[in-house]
This record gives sequence, C-alpha cells and structure tokens, in this order.
Amino acid sequence: MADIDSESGRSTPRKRADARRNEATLLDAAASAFVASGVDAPVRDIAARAGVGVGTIYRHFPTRADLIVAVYRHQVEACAEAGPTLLADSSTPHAALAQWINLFVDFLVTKHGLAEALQSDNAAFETLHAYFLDRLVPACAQLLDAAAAAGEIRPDVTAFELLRGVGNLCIGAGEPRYDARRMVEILVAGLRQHPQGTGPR
Amino acid sequence: MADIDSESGRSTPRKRADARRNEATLLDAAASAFVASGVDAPVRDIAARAGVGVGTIYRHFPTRADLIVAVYRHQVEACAEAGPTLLADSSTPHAALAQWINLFVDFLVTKHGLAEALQSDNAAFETLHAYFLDRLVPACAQLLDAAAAAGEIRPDVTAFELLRGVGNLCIGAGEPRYDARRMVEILVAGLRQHPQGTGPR
DNA sequence: TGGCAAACGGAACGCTGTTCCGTATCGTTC
DNA sequence: GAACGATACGGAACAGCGTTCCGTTTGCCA
Repeated sequence: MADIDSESGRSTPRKRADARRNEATLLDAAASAFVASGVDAPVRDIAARAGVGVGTIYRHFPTRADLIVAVYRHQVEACAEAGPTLLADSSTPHAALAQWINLFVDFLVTKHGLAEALQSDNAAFETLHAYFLDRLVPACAQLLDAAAAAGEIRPDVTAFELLRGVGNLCIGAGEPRYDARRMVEILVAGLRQHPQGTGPR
Repeated sequence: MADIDSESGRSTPRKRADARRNEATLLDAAASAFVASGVDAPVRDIAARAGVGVGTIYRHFPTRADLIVAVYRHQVEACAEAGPTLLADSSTPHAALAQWINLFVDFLVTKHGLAEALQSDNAAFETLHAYFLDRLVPACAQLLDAAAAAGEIRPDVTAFELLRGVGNLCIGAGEPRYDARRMVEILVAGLRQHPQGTGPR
C-alpha cells in the first residue's frame, strides 16, 4: 500500500527509468486492449501490445484489478468529485442524485465488461470492488442522505445497495434490445417516496 | 400409441439403455454440482460425480447451456405457467406482475451463478438465453400488457427488458449487504404510473 | 568502469473447456 | 446363444487462459 511514488517520494528511492517507462506503456496498452476486447482482455494480449513480457505486467500490476483501477482512476475520481457539485447546483437532492447516477452509468456503459467485473466474486477483482466502493459510496451516500432528509425518497436503501443495483443494471448495456439507461431511470424512479400523509416536516 | 419412450420418439429409434441411464445420472450429478459450486462447476467435477468420462457429458449435453436447461427445465416451466394463474387470481394486473416477478426472483436467487450465466455473452450460454426468453418473455409480456392496459404502469417497457433487468439485479444475491429482492421491488415500483396528471419527473 | 540491485522476458505449470478415437457395451439377427 | 454392427463410453490429448519463477539483461551509482 501507499507506495505510489511520483508524489511524495519520501522514503521510496524512485523507480528505475525503464520501469517507469514500461508502466506508462502498459497503461496505454491496457486502455486500448480494454476498448478492443473489454476489461477481460488476455494478459498476453496486453503484454504484446505493450511489447513487454507477461512478467512485467504482474510486476507492475499484481492483479487485473490493479490494472483496471489504474486505467480508470481519473474517471472514477471525477465521478466521485461531481457529487457535491451536483448537490449544490441542482434544484432538489433527488435531481442531483439522478444526474449523478447518470454520470456513473455513462461511465460504466462505455467500458466493455467493467460492470460485469465489478460484480464478479472472483478474488482477482476484490481490489477493484474495494476501490470503487471506497470512492463512490461516500459520494452516493451524501446525495442519498440529502434526498432522504428531504423526504423525496424511501429511506431504507443504502448507497452500497443502490450502486450495486445500478452497476448490475448496466451489465449487458450495448446489446440491441436492452436499454440500461432506461432501466436505471426506472430504478431511480422507484426510489421516490410520494408525499401522501406523512410528508417531510 | 404405446409410446414407451418419453420423448416424441417418432423416427428416433430410442436410445440405448446405458445412454438413458447415464443421462439421468448426469442430471443428478449436475444438479448437485450446481448447488455446491454454482452453474459454472467444472465439467470434470460433474463427470466425476456421475462416475463417467467427460466425453459422455458432451455427447448428452453438447453445451453447458443444454445441461443447465435440462436441470432447471421443470422450474422454468412452472414459472411460465404460473403467469396466467396469477393474472386470474390477483386483484390487479400489477399485483399479479409483482407476484410473478417474485417467483422468478426466488428461482434465480437460489441458483448460484445462474443470473450471471443468463447475462453472459459467452456463446456457450446462447441456448440458455434462448430457452429462458422463449418460455418467460411471453408469460411476462401477458402480465405486462395487462398492467399497461389498465394504466397501472408505464407502457414503454418490454418484457424482454424487464426480465433482463430483474435478472441483472439478481446477480450477487446472497452477498451480505445486497438485497436483490428489495432492489427488484424498487424497480417494479418504478414501473408504476401514478394516475394524477403529472407523473414522477 | 565495475558491480549489484532492479527489472525484464518468456518458458513452464496448473486449471479450464473441448475434441477425438480406440475400446466396450448394447441390442438385434440368425 | 453366438456373432455382428451400431451406439456409447472413457480419458488422453490439445488449446487457451492466468500465474509463477528464475536465468538474463539493464539502469544506476560509487
């Protein structure tokens, strides 16, 4: 853990030049392999694209999850950080929540196989799981809590559950007769609590 | 008449006794392997449980989907046939739809890995896909159409889409913090169209 | 320039699904 | 009941995957 250099680099003696070069090359290769074959692209393919041996991949990214996280880190961060902004700018918390979920869905839907990987119980994806939850659950929870506090949605759904449900609905997006976005829209609509009798005070 | 063979058996010259015995043994073995390791249980495991060679499995069930369909056929049929009954017995079409979906979810949730397999784009599962859709889409469509005709739900969702969405939400059921049944409940709630001029928006 | 730690490459291993063919068994016919 | 052809069986063999491991190369610093 915490051995990401290029930043503080305090006690870490800085990696060798070829190692840093290879890491960058691998990220590019992985990104293009993911686009071409999904996030399950064979390790050998990625290695070949990068012009390195498979051992080099495992040295830099011990599990596939590490590689996926590294490739998509920026986008996940952006999604997480969009939460507070949306909450501040939207007319209602529920609108902010819906917009934020749209961001998340747009991200997932364009990454072939990522939604599947996110729900996989394969041990290789544990880190992926952990990272996504770590970054996105708090963001989602903030929006969810705000909407619940405003009485707009039923209060018994956790951010974890909602993210997982949305992620699940994104599996198979891109197939002809299945519109993941609409399904998520319906799920979010189902969250609403219609004020009748016991309304927000 | 006097059709000893349980199959249609018209031009088919009836299989050898050992073949029929092995097929039954394999179904049992597969069923128990599926319970123990999910529907992805290794072919060799199933063969070992049945006490046969792997070749025998492939002769009887050319693809994994064929085996899965054979194991769960009865339950899928029961689910499909429950549709009209529920529609006749329930107070509203939407109630019938909700109950029917509950049946489907109960079925899926208790089959380790089945929901995942159903959404897999792996060619080996194409038959599985086809069978489930063939049996369940019409049943679902009947309920969906009735509810739509009654104005209870939004009319722009297809049975295919709904089934797929529900199936997706069942992925990962059984994990500690994710309640697939509740997510499906929310999705079904989101289907409702509230008769008061301005729907949820 | 010498030396060594870091990094590399890819052969090798284990676990999958899948195919293939020599062998065994069944059912029929004489 | 013996013989024979068709059917079915078993498991070795192959291919594709992830993962490990170690002999070799390379960058860095003294």
